[in-house]
Amino acid sequence: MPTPRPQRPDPRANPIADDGTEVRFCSTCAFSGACIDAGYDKIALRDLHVLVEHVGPFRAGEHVFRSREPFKAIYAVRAGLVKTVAVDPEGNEQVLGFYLPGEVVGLNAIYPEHYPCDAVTLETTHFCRFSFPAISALAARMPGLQQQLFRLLSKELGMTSLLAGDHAAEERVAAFVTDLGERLAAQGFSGTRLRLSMSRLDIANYLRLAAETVSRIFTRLRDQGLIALEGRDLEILDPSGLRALARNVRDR
Amino acid sequence: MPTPRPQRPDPRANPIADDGTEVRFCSTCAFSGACIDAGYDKIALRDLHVLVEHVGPFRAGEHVFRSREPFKAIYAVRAGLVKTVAVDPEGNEQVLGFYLPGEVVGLNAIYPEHYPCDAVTLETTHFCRFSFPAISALAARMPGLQQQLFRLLSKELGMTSLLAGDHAAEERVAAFVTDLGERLAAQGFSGTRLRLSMSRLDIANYLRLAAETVSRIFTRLRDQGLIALEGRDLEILDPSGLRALARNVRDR
DNA sequence: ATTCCGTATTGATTTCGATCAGATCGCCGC
DNA sequence: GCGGCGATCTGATCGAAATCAATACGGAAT
Repeated sequence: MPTPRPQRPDPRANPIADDGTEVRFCSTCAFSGACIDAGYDKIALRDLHVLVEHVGPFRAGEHVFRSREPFKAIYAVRAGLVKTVAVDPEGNEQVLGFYLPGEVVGLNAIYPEHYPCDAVTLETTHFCRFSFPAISALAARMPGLQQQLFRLLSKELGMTSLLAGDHAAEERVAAFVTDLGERLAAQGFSGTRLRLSMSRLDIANYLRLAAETVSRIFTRLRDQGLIALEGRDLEILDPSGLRALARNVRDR
Repeated sequence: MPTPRPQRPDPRANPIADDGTEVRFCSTCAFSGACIDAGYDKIALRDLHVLVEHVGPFRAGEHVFRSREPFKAIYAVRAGLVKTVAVDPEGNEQVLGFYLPGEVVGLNAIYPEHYPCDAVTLETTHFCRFSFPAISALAARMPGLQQQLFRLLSKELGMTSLLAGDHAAEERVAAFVTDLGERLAAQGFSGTRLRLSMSRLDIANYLRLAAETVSRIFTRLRDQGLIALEGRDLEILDPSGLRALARNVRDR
């Protein structure tokens, strides 16, 4: 039951005009599999496109949503980079994850019905926003979409176990870099030349290490010739060597 | 397209006759919310009951499924206790979680389409087995069931972040005990008197600690009067005191 | 009851990463 | 260019938990 929206305009909710074609746009989207794949009637397909709301750009450091806000929507990253951060009562921050283009933020809010963490952009970022009631209603009529939602949720479950193990600092960092490269490659970007838009502190926090440790390990990996790193620009020089270091953390 | 099943009978797949009424049974099930809640036509409800397959009992130490097996079904624990364990190429085991009655195992297999871990019973355990293709097909016709599946997935996402943080050993153990108590209470069991059917080694592995550390911390908690512990029988004497220790790990 | 063996507890020492401290770098505004 | 400030890197020390080691417990089989 849609309620009339308050007339306070959200400056970030500007639809983007020059997106290229619908199809081109969809191809970079987390739901491309569901909506491009053949076999859907035009009505369902249009319903999916209609419920998408383009939001952004967010500048680096802006909040997409905040902890304890009521859960309304999930956000697919179209371009940019986001982190999710949980803050405990003492104010300690905990980075839960980084989200690249084609990935979806907010799925962990479905069960508690409010966002359990903040989502903060780390560079200029655009999203597709999907009202969750709307997309789950549509999913009941589009089996492919329902399946895609199940897969997204399950995929994220698998991601968390990456972090879960007790691994040496070097393994964690190697796994982090390898994972980022693979995820970027999966979205059609270079898997070997990439920019770490998050700060060393964010990386360290995410990996449960001290920033100093991350720094030391990056230099060690560079000295071993596995990576080239200048500031936040990273090149993976020896992917299989890195993966060898990371192997205990990944693969399963 | 169902294939004729080989005639090797699975001794564990015995339906249990004396379950009490259907309703009584369902009330302890992870899908009770979906199938007891009013408003469903009898046909859909019966479909849900029909696709349930009671499996068990498994004795302590048996495998419900193994890593790399093709994903066929999810398992709701009806009675007993299960752990999931990932094994890396070097053979290092990693306990991913413990599952109590009313909880569901196997959801992390949806995306990769094969089980990414082993599921091992820790005491005599009964399950309801749901073919995933069947239950997701049914979910398209039963919005409440679809919602329940989304919630289960999302809930499990939240659980993993419990472990994710870098916390002192004492906080982790306190959080572990508190969490178990609360989950048991949520299923109608005592939240203060419980049996740790898993070994200290399993607990330690799950918490990313050494077994010796877990042991030491249990004695420390006992000396502080927070718990009573004899072997694997645990009583939480001071729930709020424990929760205070755990507070950095939980809540969000 | 006795033996056996896996599980659990307790103690001694080591180690990896955290913390503390200082130096450098890089970017932005003036 | 200059100054300022946050981010990053490097070095020195510390500490919590891992590891090593030995003992105690408890249930099952004989």
